[in-house]
Amino acid sequence: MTVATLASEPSSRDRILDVAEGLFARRGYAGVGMKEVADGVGLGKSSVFHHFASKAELYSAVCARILSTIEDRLVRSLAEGGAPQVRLERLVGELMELLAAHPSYARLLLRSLFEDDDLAGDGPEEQAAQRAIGGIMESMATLLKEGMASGVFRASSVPHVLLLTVGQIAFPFASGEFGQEVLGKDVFDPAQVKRLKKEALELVQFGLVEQGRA
Amino acid sequence: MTVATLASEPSSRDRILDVAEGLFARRGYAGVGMKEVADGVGLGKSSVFHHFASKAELYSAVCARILSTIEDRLVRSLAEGGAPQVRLERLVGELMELLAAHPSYARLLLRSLFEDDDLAGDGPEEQAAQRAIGGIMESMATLLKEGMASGVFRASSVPHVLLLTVGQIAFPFASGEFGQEVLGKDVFDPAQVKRLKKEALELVQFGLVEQGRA
DNA sequence: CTCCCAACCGACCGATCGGTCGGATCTACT
DNA sequence: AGTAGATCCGACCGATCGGTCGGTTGGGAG
Repeated sequence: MTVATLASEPSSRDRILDVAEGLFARRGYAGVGMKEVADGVGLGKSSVFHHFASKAELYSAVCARILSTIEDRLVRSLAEGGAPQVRLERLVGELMELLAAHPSYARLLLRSLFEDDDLAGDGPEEQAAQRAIGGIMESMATLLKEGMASGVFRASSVPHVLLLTVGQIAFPFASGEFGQEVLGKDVFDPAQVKRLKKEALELVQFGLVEQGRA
Repeated sequence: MTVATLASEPSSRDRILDVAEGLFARRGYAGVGMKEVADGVGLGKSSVFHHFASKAELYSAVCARILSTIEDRLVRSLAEGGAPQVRLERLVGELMELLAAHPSYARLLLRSLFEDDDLAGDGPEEQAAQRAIGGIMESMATLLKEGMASGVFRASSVPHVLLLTVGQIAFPFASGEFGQEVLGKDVFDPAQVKRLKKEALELVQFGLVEQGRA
């Protein structure tokens, strides 16, 4: 175990995670070679295997780190309290800001959902990741249920709305060149992020049609 | 050139496309080997290379076939006419039904957007795919603009809303096991599709909050 | 000084990758 | 019968894959 790593330059392990995160996001699990990761960090391939026993373990560690970051931010946001609508808007806003601040996040996470084997392993990292994702979905579901119970949200199927909304929030930041083409500007440009947030919040509040009620 | 393929069993080329579509959707471009495709069809690897010059060309052909199918359905839907709100609802409904009827579509297309090199080639298939995707986005953007101009849709930024909405519609059908876990049932089960459609349409109409207007 | 151990490396392993090549088989047309 | 073209195959190619192994550093503890 390393002594403390006192706020100075990051350890090799962290630098490996950083490089792997970017590569996995851009090319997917199968598209990245351990040699590539090692070169990106400036180490030999066997040195990477010294820190992570296998490619799958490295991938799990990358996912787990992202998911725990998101979960932290999310529970902190929800803990601030307020009416359901306030909490929802804060949550959506902060989630989008987080995804915008880390361009790898949305892409990597959506990609990981698409792997059919998923995080099928049973290592501690996989378990941590599963727990984090469970916590994230659970707390969002609870918020929606509360809002519906108190009548401030339309009555609807929580799981279905959850699935739809997750896609709405995460997709733009994972869409890469496609998103850039649609917007005409970089999706991660602060002005675009701000606009995306505004439109998403209004979509949640009003929908697309002027003056609700059929 | 084959004579006619008169509605009987599909040609080897089509069977290769079918198998490759499923595999690329489940494991991504880099995660699929040509041997795997060949085995799935029941051919030798070199026979697959007889029909498609390279793996990249096969991938492009798969994408192009899907995109042209979607574009066809979409322009036919829009051509039926009606008020903007009617056209929008019909479009969203048909799009979701199409994605639901072909479980590979959403996953493969979202995955293809995540590849950083995208469909960078300049073969005829790539061009057809690019044209199809352009047509799809263009026609949806036009519909939104018309609705806003006539006041039935809230005034908002068309490109941003487009990006958000595409994610909302496509993600559930790409989310695989994750979606199944959230819903508790298979995403492609007809009852779930119906519910997903209903919730998506209501989200578009009313948003999440009861009785619009802040 | 010695011993230890984490960190690191180059060389190597069997397997698989995308792709090529020469030839076999079949059908259709002359 | 002869031939052209489409389809298919087994064997093979160099490169790269994830992963292993033996060994070399270098700093901290005894």
